[in-house]
Order: sequence, then structure tokens, then C-alpha cells
Amino acid sequence: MNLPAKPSNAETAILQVLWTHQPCTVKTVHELLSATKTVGYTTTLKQMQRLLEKGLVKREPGPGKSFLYSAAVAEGETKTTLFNRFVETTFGNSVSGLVMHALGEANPSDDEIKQIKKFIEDLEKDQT
Amino acid sequence: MNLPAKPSNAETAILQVLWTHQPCTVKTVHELLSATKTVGYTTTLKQMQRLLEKGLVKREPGPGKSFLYSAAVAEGETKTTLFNRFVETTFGNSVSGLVMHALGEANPSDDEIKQIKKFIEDLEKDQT
DNA sequence: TTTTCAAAACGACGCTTGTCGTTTAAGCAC
DNA sequence: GTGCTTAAACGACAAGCGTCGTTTTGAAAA
Repeated sequence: MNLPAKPSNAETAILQVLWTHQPCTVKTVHELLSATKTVGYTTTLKQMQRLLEKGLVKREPGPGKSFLYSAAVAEGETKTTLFNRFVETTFGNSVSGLVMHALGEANPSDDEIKQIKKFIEDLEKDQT
Repeated sequence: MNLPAKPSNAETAILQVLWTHQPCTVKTVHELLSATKTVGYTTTLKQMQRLLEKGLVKREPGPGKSFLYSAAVAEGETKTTLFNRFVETTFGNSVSGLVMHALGEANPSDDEIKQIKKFIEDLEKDQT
């Protein structure tokens, strides 16, 4: 049940991209990342190679000489692990503390709040 | 408005302790940390010294030859920064994504949900 | 076949982190 | 003062990270 290894911050960002654009080339990942952050192509490549070594992504021959990468770990599971680690070190393990903080100080948009409300309602419904 | 520097994971855990036991000695911090995690006294000391260098904590002469440490950064502000960083890398900047993940995995009680709902309503009211 | 070119591979480097062992020094108890 | 105790200071070290520059390579164009 334990994850293969823990992705670093930069690696997590890459996994993030992969989860939503699976499968894709290094080039694609790099372009998507570049939208947010300035980073060299080789850097992204290297990081994806490290992810490969760690077993967090897998790949297959792609168009031309390139490869198509996909995440090798489940999104939910991985996020849960990272989330737990974060809640522990930063919020002393208080999930509600984190949620309140998120809602109160992190300025979520109206849309996001609406989404959260809906989610909670659904949650209550299920919880018959 | 920018924080002096970013605390590492272990450093954040120490700040966490300080925020709730301000001001206290290295020894105290170490004891509290030991409750959760096995770590040497010198390790904690070193980390607190690094926090001092970074300007994240301050200290004053304490009993005997020791010092009394306190956090030099505000709890809320710091948590917000760390939170934002986390949401960005792990949840692609989607606060609602994170909150929903939290609520889904943490299996909150009805009371907690009610509390959160109320919190959201108040939030909306303020936002007139 | 030779050239060209884009993508992959390699290897390096400087910084940060987590973790200690060892050394220094300040008080306190005689 | 002479030590003993205990906390602080120093320095070290291996691993992990973020980041590149440079080299190799394989395929496609000429």
C-alpha cells in the first residue's frame, strides 16, 4: 500500500500535468509547464527521467524518436499521501484546521466555493 | 509582504510547536517533537539555529545558559504561503480540488460538515 | 549516403536538508 | 578554584533537488 517513492515538488508538478494530459511527450509537458513557470527543456527532461527511475511514471515509444509518458501512480492515492504529509507538518494533523484556513485565508473564488458547497451537499446525501 | 524565507518541512514542524508553546527552550521543543518522531537533540538544535539564521524565529536569554525561542513570523501568514505553494504544485492551484479531496478522504462527522457549511455561508455573507 | 536537426542521455554543480558527532563554554555545587 | 552537568556551537556528511551545458543518437531531408 505504500507508494514507490515520494515525488519532490517539481516532480509533483510534472505528475500533475501528466494526470491531465496522459500520455504525452516531454516536449508537451515542458510546454505546459512553461505556461506557469520558466524552466529549461533539459530540466524537465531530467526530472522526468528521475521520475522514471523512481517508477513514478512509465513510457512507451512515441512519434519519431520520442517517448510517450504516463503517470505510473494513481492520482488519488498520491495526492492523499502528499496531503497527509502536508497536513501533519503544517497543520499539526488537523484536517478541519486546514480546510478552514483554505476557505478563510486562501481567497478561493466564488466558483470554487460553489463547487465545494455542492460537494458537501452530495456528501450529506450519501451519508444517509 | 513577502516572507523572509521558506521553512523546510522539518523547520515547519518546529514552527508549529513554537506557535503553540511560545516561548520555549530547545529542550522543550525537542521533547514535544519527540512525542511524534524520533530525532536527536542536536538535530533539533541545529534546525532551530538555521531557523534563527533565516530570521524565522527569534530568541532571548533564558534560564541558565539556555535561550527562549519564539516564532518571528505570523502563523496565519506562513501557513497561507505554505498552503498556496502546496495547492499549486499538488492540486494545480485548485483550492476546491484540495478541499474536496480532504473532505472525501477524511470522512468528517456531520457536525464538522455542518460547521464548515456555516463557515461558508458566513463567508458569502461577508462578501456582499 | 551525407547532412541536419530535434530529442534523449549523460554528467556535473551548487544549494538545501536532515542528521549527527564532537567540542566549547557557562553555570552550579563543592 | 575544581570539576561536573548540560546546553550551545561548530563542523561534517550523504542524499536529494533544481538546473543546466554538452554529447550522443536516430530519423528524416537532401
